[in-house]
Amino acid sequence: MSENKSKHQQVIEALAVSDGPMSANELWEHLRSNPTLKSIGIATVYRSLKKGVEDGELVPVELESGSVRYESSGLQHHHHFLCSTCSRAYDVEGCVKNLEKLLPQGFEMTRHEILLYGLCADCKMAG
Amino acid sequence: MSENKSKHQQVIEALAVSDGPMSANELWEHLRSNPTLKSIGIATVYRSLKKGVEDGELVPVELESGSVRYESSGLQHHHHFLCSTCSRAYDVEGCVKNLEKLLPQGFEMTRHEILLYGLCADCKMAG
DNA sequence: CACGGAATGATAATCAATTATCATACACGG
DNA sequence: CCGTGTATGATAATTGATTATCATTCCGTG
Repeated sequence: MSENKSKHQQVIEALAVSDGPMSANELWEHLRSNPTLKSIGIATVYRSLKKGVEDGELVPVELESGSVRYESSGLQHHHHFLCSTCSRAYDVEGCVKNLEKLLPQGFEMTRHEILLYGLCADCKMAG
Repeated sequence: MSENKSKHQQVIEALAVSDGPMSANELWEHLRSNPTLKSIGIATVYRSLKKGVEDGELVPVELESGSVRYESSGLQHHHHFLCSTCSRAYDVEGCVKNLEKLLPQGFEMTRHEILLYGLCADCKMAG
């Protein structure tokens, strides 16, 4: 047995320690910055994401048109912040009350997502 | 001067009276159900949406990956409900308090979006 | 060490959304 | 009615994301 982690495991783990969901491409660029993964192919990233979702380890998160991001399943309830400058998505803790008040008559709500937009700390600092 | 509305005007007006934002394709199908617009082409819909945004009459709304919806600009602050069955987006009135509490240290929020998911009244009834 | 299956990388193929093209149909001023 | 410029519809082309393909590399086993 190899003592090294498979690429697949590394994809899953990268998302486990990330501070927000990532798209296939974001993840690819992120992973390649790691010396041991310099040569990872985008196909492997897509394959791992697909398998991760099938295995229930990952959850797809759709925050925008154009790309699907992924995060570890089993994170506690949280929401997201989308930086208008760097386009990164960050997890934000907590929630708010009284969302049911918004629900129109006759509608049934099964879940919700709160999206905050603006500048992340890094971009604000850099700005 | 023709007493008839141009296709462009009709696209803008359809969104003005809609109960939620629509994608180019949704709008196209919706408009074609109107006898006077049976033959409208999808290109005209895209052109009108583009021009509407340029003119400031419309605003693009991204609620999912895969498609951009549009709504009239100047609507009062509101949020959206996305039906998991029919995929339609509906406007929902109102908002909630304490969203700032969610903001991580050092981040700056310029706007927010609340998305409710579930069954719309029609689909719930039909279901 | 040879073999067979799984993992991987490069890249071609696919798919949906959107944009570009182009010939036609209109609308209006002369 | 004629010419000109805009609006429109059909459809080809483009784009970005994702998936499929295929040859190669890995790994553990016999």
